[in-house]
Amino acid sequence: DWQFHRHVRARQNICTAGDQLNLVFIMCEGWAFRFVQLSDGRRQVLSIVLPGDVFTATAPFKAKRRSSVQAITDVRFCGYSRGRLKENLIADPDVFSAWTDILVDETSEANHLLVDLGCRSAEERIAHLILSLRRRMKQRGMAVDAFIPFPLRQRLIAEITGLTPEHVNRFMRSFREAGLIETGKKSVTILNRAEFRRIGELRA
Amino acid sequence: DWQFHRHVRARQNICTAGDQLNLVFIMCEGWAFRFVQLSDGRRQVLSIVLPGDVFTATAPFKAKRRSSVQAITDVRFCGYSRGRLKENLIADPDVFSAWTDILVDETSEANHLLVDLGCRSAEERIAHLILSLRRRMKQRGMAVDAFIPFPLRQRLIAEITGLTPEHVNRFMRSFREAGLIETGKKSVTILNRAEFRRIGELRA
DNA sequence: CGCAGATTTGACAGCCATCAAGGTACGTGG
DNA sequence: CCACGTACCTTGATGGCTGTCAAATCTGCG
Repeated sequence: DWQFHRHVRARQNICTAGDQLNLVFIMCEGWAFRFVQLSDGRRQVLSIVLPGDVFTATAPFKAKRRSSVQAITDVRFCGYSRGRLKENLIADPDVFSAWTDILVDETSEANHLLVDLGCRSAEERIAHLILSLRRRMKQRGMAVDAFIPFPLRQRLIAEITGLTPEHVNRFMRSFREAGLIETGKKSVTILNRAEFRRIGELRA
Repeated sequence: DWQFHRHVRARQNICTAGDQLNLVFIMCEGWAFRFVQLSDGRRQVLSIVLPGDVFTATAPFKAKRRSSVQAITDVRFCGYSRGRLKENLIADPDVFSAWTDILVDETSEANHLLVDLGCRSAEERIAHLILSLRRRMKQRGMAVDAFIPFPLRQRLIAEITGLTPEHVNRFMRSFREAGLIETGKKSVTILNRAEFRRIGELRA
């Protein structure tokens, strides 16, 4: 059939670089991340996939995946076949417009991350990551004010920001000790929003 | 009219972040770069635009530019209006497919750069930049073997790789002293391809 | 309980940034 | 043709941010 649901457990790959994939996915529940795996074991995380996000959006037009997607938590997502989506893209201007929006957003997020990695310090990158995830969750109605569900391991934060896990740890501690944030079981609470934003918010 | 040519001199902006822009451009002659300008004067270069490249490809669907484009050399490019392009995208499957290829390539290049900035050392980033520009020029029939037209200033290399101009200079020198490359007036020649690729080629 | 993985912490090293100074190339105007 | 200024390239000294290595503690889970 042209549409289906699937479950994947935490730490399992949803799709892998090198695969031929004719499916577009929408995350329904849970978090995942898209990444590139290098031969020496290092990884670069390209983006975090939140519920409501479309991923592998380019699959209808370039089946060969150049990045992998792995579940952070247990996830549930919906898959659409390539052929059906392409038909809809041509036939329905609304679908077409929605799909282009997705591609544009994806490149926009990638550009933000590029600025982070190229221009900003470790402290700024980490704070910015937390704030940008908060913003995205708020857009989806998932974040209530200061408290943020946050299932990312420090290793993953390191692989997004291009730092080492130890260094991420040091700054998370310094944020806590400065009274900027509080960390709980898979959650973060922003205590001093003004100051935290001063550090992490990108002023173009 | 829906199509036109334009000339811009070196160091002039072709378009600027914040602008509303309903045009898609194709570079006909010369080099340019797409970048984000931060308020403190730092810049992050997102991509280099070579002859034959389409840029501001997302303009038909999100007019507001989030990055600027500036000419490196004197350039000549062609502009297409938003409305006309959107019509063609819907009407002509070949145009549609070409356009999606462009978006896919653009995100792919952005991802490569993310891996560079997140995972790799200064030496590796600089070598990789030169090699990737060589590859792109060869695809366009512009690079003859080892000799590469190369109008990038060291400051620009620094702004792509997230380094300082001084540091770029040190590694360019070390490449020269190791007999890996030769630099001329706005050109680079790769003398020891095997070794240079060992440093700069990304082994996923 | 025992194990594997994650977090935390410290000591130390190294890569890269910063600052400073001088040299070089190129365009401009006299 | 030459003087001159600006931007770029080059080089050195120094410092700091971040990585590496190591070990202890904590956590979740079987």
